[in-house]
Amino acid sequence: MVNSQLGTEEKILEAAKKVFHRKGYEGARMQEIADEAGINKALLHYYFRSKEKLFEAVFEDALSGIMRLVSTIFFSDKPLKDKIQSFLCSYLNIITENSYIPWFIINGIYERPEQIKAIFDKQDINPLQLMKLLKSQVRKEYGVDINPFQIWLNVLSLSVFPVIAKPLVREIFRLSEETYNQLMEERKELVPELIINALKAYEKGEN
Amino acid sequence: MVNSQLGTEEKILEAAKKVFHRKGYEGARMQEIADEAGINKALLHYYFRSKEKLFEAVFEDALSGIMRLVSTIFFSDKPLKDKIQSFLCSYLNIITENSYIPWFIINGIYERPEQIKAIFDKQDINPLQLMKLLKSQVRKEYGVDINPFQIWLNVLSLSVFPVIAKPLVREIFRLSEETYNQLMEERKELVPELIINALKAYEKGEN
DNA sequence: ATAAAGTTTAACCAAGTGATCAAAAATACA
DNA sequence: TGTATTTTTGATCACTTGGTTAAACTTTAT
Repeated sequence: MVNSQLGTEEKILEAAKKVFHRKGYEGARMQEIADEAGINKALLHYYFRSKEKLFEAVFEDALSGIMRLVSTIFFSDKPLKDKIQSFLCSYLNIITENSYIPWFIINGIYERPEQIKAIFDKQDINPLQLMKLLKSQVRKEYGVDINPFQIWLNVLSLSVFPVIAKPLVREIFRLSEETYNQLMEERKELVPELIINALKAYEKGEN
Repeated sequence: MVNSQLGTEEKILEAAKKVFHRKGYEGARMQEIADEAGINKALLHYYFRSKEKLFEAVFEDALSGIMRLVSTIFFSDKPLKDKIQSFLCSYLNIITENSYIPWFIINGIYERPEQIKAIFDKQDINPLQLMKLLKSQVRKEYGVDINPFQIWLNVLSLSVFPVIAKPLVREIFRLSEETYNQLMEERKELVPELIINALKAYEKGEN
């Protein structure tokens, strides 16, 4: 149940987040959202015309959260290794409290490709700035010219996949929640080292 | 539409794969599977009692596919780098024709945790053998003692994430299908190097 | 106080869902 | 050939879904 001090609209949004994050669009039920918010189902349509619109609000919220984190960290003035370290640390910390969000975002484009594409179009995200920054920073700090897309995809893969695949990996390896979290803690150091070591190896290989 | 030469049961299974892989459990419609198989909807229940059972057959099929690939490659007698290279190459090649399977598997445990857990329990998968092998091979070839789970998670992350996040990444970076596939081709070399370079760096660090 | 506007509710609706079943069609068997 | 068995079909069921509506309640403003 959601905090009853909030206004109706906020209660709905919080409840919708809770349900959509865990169930996705198709799996979520308007009735469940209403129950979670402690209000009548018709109010969902009064404040947000349709399930689609409500979902859109929830998705945009999740998206803006991760975008803000990336921007804040990677457009700061720090060595690359520190940025990657900060990102991993912040990301994993945030995720421990909202562990379904990464799945929710990726699942979105599988469930509702057109809607999600429209959201991306509306928000005109520009990853090229980030790529440019990454490329120049790598060149400056490690003296090598590497496709920044691949570096970025590596960082994202090593950060996000272990979170998304957590339920599956835990089941296969029979790991407790605690054990898995401990392994994630280790990765806060391990992953930045992995990326940086690769860059250093390129550095030596080119000289 | 599915190959009409097959027997009814095979037609159903092929059609069910097609639909479940793309839509997941909740998104899939029995009617759509029947249409895809070119048969009457009641036959689905005649051959597979329920949607749940049909889904189970499809999931087990997908799971056994990836398990077989991993076993074949990693229990072979090759240097670690070759194994990783083989895995990436085979995996990415297989995936180009069934690009929805990785997400289907990961999504399964989000949609139907109890059922998927039961499937895993039934098939008693033993990842410890693989971990043991990995650990000893890394010690032999690089003279370092590293938690093989982390290495394995890195290989998986770098291989699987770019596939499951493909629709999202393509949208964000506005990449054509072709361009993205080209980048995946590059990764067949890039990822093994990344992992191996990290191991070499540990090797030097320990000496 | 009272009317107007905004908010909330219970009851209801049409559409779509997985599932069932009796009858028809096809096949196997004597 | 004729009968029993298996396979296939169309019709239908019970149920859930997102969404609507008219009436009731609450707040605001004069």
